[in-house]
Amino acid sequence: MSARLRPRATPERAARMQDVAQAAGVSMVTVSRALNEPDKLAPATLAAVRAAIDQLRYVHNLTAGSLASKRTRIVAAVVPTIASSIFSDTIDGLSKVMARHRYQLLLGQTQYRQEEEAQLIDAFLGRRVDGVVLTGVVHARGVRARLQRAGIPVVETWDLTTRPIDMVVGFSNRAAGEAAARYLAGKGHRALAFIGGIDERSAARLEGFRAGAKAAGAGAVVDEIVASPSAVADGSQALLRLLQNAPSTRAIFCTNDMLAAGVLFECQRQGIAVPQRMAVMGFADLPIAAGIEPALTSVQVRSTEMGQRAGELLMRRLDKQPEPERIVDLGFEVVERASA
Amino acid sequence: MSARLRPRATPERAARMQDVAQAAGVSMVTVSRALNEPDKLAPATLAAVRAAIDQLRYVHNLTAGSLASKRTRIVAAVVPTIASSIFSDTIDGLSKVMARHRYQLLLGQTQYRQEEEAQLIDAFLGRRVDGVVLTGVVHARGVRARLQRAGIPVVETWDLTTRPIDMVVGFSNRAAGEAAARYLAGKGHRALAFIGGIDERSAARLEGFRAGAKAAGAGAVVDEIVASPSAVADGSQALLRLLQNAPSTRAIFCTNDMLAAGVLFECQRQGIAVPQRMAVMGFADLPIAAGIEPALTSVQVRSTEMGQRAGELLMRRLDKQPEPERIVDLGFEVVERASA
DNA sequence: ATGAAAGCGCTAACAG
DNA sequence: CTGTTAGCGCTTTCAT
Repeated sequence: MSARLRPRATPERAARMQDVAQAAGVSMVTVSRALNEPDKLAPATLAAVRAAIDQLRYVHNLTAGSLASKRTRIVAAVVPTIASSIFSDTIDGLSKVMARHRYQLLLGQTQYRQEEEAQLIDAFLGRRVDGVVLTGVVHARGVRARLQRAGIPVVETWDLTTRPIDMVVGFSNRAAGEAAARYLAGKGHRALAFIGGIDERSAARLEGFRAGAKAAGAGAVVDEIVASPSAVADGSQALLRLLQNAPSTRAIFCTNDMLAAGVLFECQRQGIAVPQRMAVMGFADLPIAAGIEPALTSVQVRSTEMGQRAGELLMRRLDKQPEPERIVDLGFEVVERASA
Repeated sequence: MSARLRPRATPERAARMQDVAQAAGVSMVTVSRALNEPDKLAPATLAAVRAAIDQLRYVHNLTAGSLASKRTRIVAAVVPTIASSIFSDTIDGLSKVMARHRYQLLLGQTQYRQEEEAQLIDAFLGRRVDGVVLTGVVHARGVRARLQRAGIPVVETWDLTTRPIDMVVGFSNRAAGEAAARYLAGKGHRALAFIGGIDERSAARLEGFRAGAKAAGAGAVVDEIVASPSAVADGSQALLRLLQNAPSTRAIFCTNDMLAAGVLFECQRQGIAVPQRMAVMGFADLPIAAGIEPALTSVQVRSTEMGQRAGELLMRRLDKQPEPERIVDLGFEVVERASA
């Protein structure tokens, strides 16, 4: 009845690799090779396969491929929030390196919660990602062990440790905070304040800032902790609180340039002269730091490069190239501008 | 020799579902159900399976699951660049909705190039993603057909069209540009300028801006196109060029608040009074718009909500709930502040 | 509420 | 340069 010479099983069933092989007059392996290692085929064979693929509108099924090959060509990245240019720059750098190597990026946000991070990582491991990029070096218990057991490359970022899960690329937040304090103290300021976030990296900067202030003989450091360390509005509000709680403050180190921008704007509204009556220093050296009026003194940290380097470390391991270094210190640099 | 009562096949071979089933004294199907639909199991059975999973440190292999079930629980999103808070806010909203539904996010950047977009989409379709979120409504040829053939839900964002690939959630960039022109003209300005980017959405805003200017009887619109529409520095430079090429300009509409911020900073440096000598208007209403001095008049567009709505449309379709609407107009709103 | 059988669509290893 | 064989680890029916 519906028997034909070329039986079309179901009308419009999506083409599989076997269909392509048949149409091109080759075996499935050859089609697989045309897709994965085209260089290893005779030009004519390759052309025939490609023609069949186009004609049948074949879409290579990477899910099946991943199951068979045990490689997904997916890397997972976990950040506290993507809605902060600090982390989105890192993801940008990572993503570009991965794209060059034909890897795809699975992205997760923790909202600064360790428990979220742990769950995301479990889900990603279930997905059999080929590598993982994390933010920070402090994680929920069990995370380190599960990642190591998975046997895949892992890069921690945005901080440094002598004992990474696998690899780490970043800079010392503590040292950066210390440098900020020394810089401000070096400008003659003694009444220092810190505006920061709730995360471990901000805490490390505060710790360093306190140590630096002490070493430089400055006074005790007042701190204000905000919920959204990359929100301009939170900077403005934190300044207002600071003016209440510690009116003698003469210099402020903010854990993020956006926060510092909020402080600058509020100073302008309050008629507080910067840097004369109040020195303001930011962190990260986002583009806005150089653009704002007065230009913002900041601690530069190369967010984009951090992502790139993380990607390169991962790719090198995945391509089974010689073992890359496990600890990459990108450093930081105090960039002096008008605000402090 | 190495024969034991509980033969451990290969030393340390990762546990598979079959191992868990055996340890728990049930069949594989039951383990699968414990993982995917725990409610359908007797509590005691579930507990036994979970104990076995913990004991064996079993990690569910979603790659194999996806192949068998033909569902990946992955959604792909494609943005021009993630390093612009405009798009990262949208991804943030999307990501949060997806996380609630236990979907994962595969992310790609096009760098504003259609050809990149087409390649990313092909790669994502190969990965058998369950849904796709795109930026804009203009795509390389063939993209529409391939997405429709894939038979998965697709949401286009950041613009509007009467003929979406599948669904669209956004606002009219043309109408937004027009509204900006009317607003500035309404303030008595006749010499208008536009600073924008190379993408279609910015072009639509310019088109609307021109039409609005004409309708309101303002003069011809001068335009400056920059490469990085979210860079503060590009705004500053564009202003300098504008002052050269069209010194009579009295009002500027920028396609992005970061660009507008750059213009404001440069005005301050040049001693140009805003809004008295130059009115400046931004786009997107990023947090910086309200914080900056003078506060920036902008067109608000709800980037985060765009991502959320896109996610909800997708999830509703994937959960086989009643068909959602295909066209969602989120609108926009001119927010009047000090700068214009 | 649980199980048996039958694939999902592809790649690895080896052979020629 | 190309092909054969044998899975990869899970979920789906359809039973019971």
